[in-house]
Parts: sequence; structure tokens; C-alpha cells
Amino acid sequence: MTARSSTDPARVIPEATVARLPVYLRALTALADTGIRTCSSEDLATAAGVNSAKLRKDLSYLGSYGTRGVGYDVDYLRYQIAREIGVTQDWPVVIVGIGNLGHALANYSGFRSRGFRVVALLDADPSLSGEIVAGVAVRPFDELEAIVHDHDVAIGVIATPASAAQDVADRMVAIGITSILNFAPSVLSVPEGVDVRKVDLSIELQILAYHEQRKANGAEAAAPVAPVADGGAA
Amino acid sequence: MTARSSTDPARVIPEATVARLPVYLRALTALADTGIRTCSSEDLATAAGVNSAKLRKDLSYLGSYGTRGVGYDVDYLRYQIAREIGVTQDWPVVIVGIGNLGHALANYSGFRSRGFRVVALLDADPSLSGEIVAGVAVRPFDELEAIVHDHDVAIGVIATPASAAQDVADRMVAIGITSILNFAPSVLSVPEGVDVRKVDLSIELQILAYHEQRKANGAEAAAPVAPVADGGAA
DNA sequence: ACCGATTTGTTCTCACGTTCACAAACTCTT
DNA sequence: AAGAGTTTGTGAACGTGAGAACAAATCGGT
Repeated sequence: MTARSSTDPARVIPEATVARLPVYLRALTALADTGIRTCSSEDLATAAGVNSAKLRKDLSYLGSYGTRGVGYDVDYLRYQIAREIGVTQDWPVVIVGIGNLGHALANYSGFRSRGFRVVALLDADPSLSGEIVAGVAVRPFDELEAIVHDHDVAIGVIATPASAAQDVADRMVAIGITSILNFAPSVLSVPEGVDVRKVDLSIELQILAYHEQRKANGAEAAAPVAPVADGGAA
Repeated sequence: MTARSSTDPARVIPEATVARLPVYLRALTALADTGIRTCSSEDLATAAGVNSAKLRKDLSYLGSYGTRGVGYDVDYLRYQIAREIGVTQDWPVVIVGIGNLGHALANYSGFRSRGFRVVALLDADPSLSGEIVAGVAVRPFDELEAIVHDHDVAIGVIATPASAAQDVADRMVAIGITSILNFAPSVLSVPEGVDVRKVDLSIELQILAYHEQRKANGAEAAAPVAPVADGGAA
């Protein structure tokens, strides 16, 4: 018997699949909200914007939660995915850097509704201390250790300027935070065992610009006129 | 002679490479700012947080811009990457949805400094019209078409609630926008030829939560006490 | 002009992720 | 109870990406 139970920690879920589970979870919630109790892999795949074979394979890593000939029970599958991701429990989170982006993050309702609780907002600028953002008071960065210790925080969000990001990360790691979501446009170096995910607004736009430029160039090249001069002449 | 010149539109750059080019660009800019004129692939790879072999392979897709035995000229390589991505030109951008996140995006200096110019802020809520955010007036959503036409906008940013996102996207596509950066937590369906990139804050946190949970479970399983009760009993 | 040191560009191999295709398993009708 | 129709779960083929390793090219010293 080599079947892996869903509580077997040795069972490995591919990273690409993990990244899609939250999408499935959201799609299932949307289906449940419209009163749908059962759905096929095709239905769910459409709602999640993926191929149904990929969806089935992804779900198969979690276990066998569907019924052949029928499909998936929406609520049951939703619970299983939520449990797998870990959003059935509450995750305390600290946000460091309360500028424009920090404000937006603190106010973002999508966190709270998915099991993430913002327990503190921190900023190095003392003039911000005491300000209330989304019902939480901004506190000095120095209080990070006490807060992380008190609330058993494992996840930190960095929304500072790039220049401060590494220092903040170092401090977080030293205090015991093991997962960091980094919005600052800088490469963080952290020790083994600490997970970092990066969200970089301008990189996303640059990727779009690249493809946009290619579309334009392609159209240009396809047009019968104006062969593009090579840079060599300039 | 099958060599592909850098202006050959048929030359294909892998998507994974495209996504890293902006990181290299940023790292090069940082190096240039510290007065460094030349760097090896090892130096740049370290600054960008990647493996040097991967970096060299990525750069090789653009052309042969290094010198063996020496390395890369920082300014020259920076220009070549910027040109490849398309950030040597100016990209007009519209932002739709001026809530907390829209404000943060409008104020984000990283856009402007990388060739993206916010030409308009739009919101369906008429009570926001006329408000000035980051030096740009908020205008009614209806003016999208005129603005896109006037400024030749190809890239749109959606920062609305999920419920409005698909409608906004449809409208953008109808008007001629071909690249969309979507911050709303919803799956957009768009026709062939339109690029969509998604930034989803809560998905990133959920991915971290998954790994965090696994770390905790692993530690628990390793500990000699407390076998985890299966959900079946609950 | 040659030799050793250095570093790029590229080839080869392996791992990962996606998609197809189908057998297994379930429901419903007769 | 059996067969037709569905739909899942998975094995196999394919494509893409990562990393190691090395040949080609350049520089500096003698």
C-alpha cells in the first residue's frame, strides 16, 4: 500500500499546482455562491481559466475527491483545497512599510476573508506612529520582535522602498519569520528554509511591454512597406 | 547563415527569460549607479539572484553582447536589454479603478521611471471625478475610448473590484487595448491576441501559507509526540 | 608572438510541467 | 440486472526550462 493519504507530509505537490490551488478555491467559492452544488472538471476548469486535464491532474495530487461519472461536490472539494493550502486556519501577518502600497494592502479585504489577519502595521517613520489604518494602529518598526512573538507571526509583508527591504527582511528572519511576501523592487537574500515570494508591479508591466512591442514589430514587418533599418547604421 | 539579428522579429525569446530581463535590467542599473562599468556574468547573476549559467543563457537569446575573458559592459548591456523589453520608448497607460490600490499604483514611481506614463485615471464612481491623484485627474470611465484613442494607449491596468473586472476588460478590448494588467481577483477571458497578466495579492499569501503549513507539519511529524488527528473525526 | 588565466556562448542532459488519450468507475434508463 | 452514457484519475508522449560542462575567444604578461 503506497497510497498517500492527504495528511502524509511526504506527499509532494508540484509547485505549479500549488500556485493554482488558490485559483480553484476562488472558482469553487464563486460556484457555491451561485448555488451550484456539483460541478465537473470541465466546469471548474472553465471557471478557473485552465485546461480540464490540468485541473484533474492538479486535484489528483491532493487525493481522489471526485466521483467518476458525476464530478466534484463543490463544498467538499472547496474544504479539501482550503485545508490543503492551510486557509482553514488563521494566519497572523505583519505589514512593514505603510506608504501608499502599505495602506492599500492593509485595507485589502481579500486578506481577511481568506484567513489572513493583519495583526500589525509597522513603519520606521515615527511620524506615522499612531495613525489608524484599516482599524489597526501604525507602530514603530522596533516593535516587530514583540509583535511577532506575541502573535506567533510566521508571515511578513514588506512594502517599504527597495533601499530598506533587505534590512527589514534580515530583521524579520532574525526574529523568526519564515515566509516573506516582498513588494519592494529588490532581490532579497535569505537563509535556507525561509520562503520569499516577490510581487513586482513594474516587472509585470515590462513583460507586457515586451509582448506589445513584438506585436507592433510583427505588424510592421508584415506590412509591405518600410523595411526596418538595422541599428548598425545608427 | 542562420544567425538571428536582434531586430529579427522571428527570433523567439523564451517566456521564462522575458520574465527575468526586467530583473537583470534593474540589477544593471544598480551596478551602474555604484559606478561599475564592467561586470562578469557571475557578478550580475549574484545581483539578480540567479544562477550565472542561466543568466548567460538568457542573455544569449538577445545576442552576443559580452566579451569573453572580460564580461559585459554595464551601460551597453543595459541599453540592449531595455531596447529588447521596449522600455526605451514611452508606454502610455490607463488605470481603471481608483480605490486604495488604484491610488497606490497611480503614485508608484517605479512606473514612470521605467518608461510607463499614466495618462489617465478612470473610475465608474462619479463622486471621484475631478479628484487629483498623483497629479492626474480622475475621470469617468466613459471617457476611456477618447483617452485611449487620443494617447494611443495599448496597456490598461485594472484595479477594480472583481465584479467589475470582466466588464472593464471587455470594454478595453473593444476599444483596442491589447495588453492588460489585472489586479482584480478574477479570471479574465479575452480574445486571442490580447495579453493578460494577473497580480493577485491573496494568492501569493496563500502560496506562502501552504509552505508554512508544510514546515509546521514536518516539524510536528518529526517530533515524537502528538500524531495529527485526521479530519474525519471532526 | 606565445602561453596561461579568465570568461562568454553553447551544447548536452535531466527534471519539471502540460496535454492527450484511455481505462476504471459511477449513474441512469430500460 | 445489464448496457449506454458520463466523468474521473492516470499513464505516456511531448515540450519547455534549468544546470553542468566545455570549447571558443579575449586579455595580460613575458
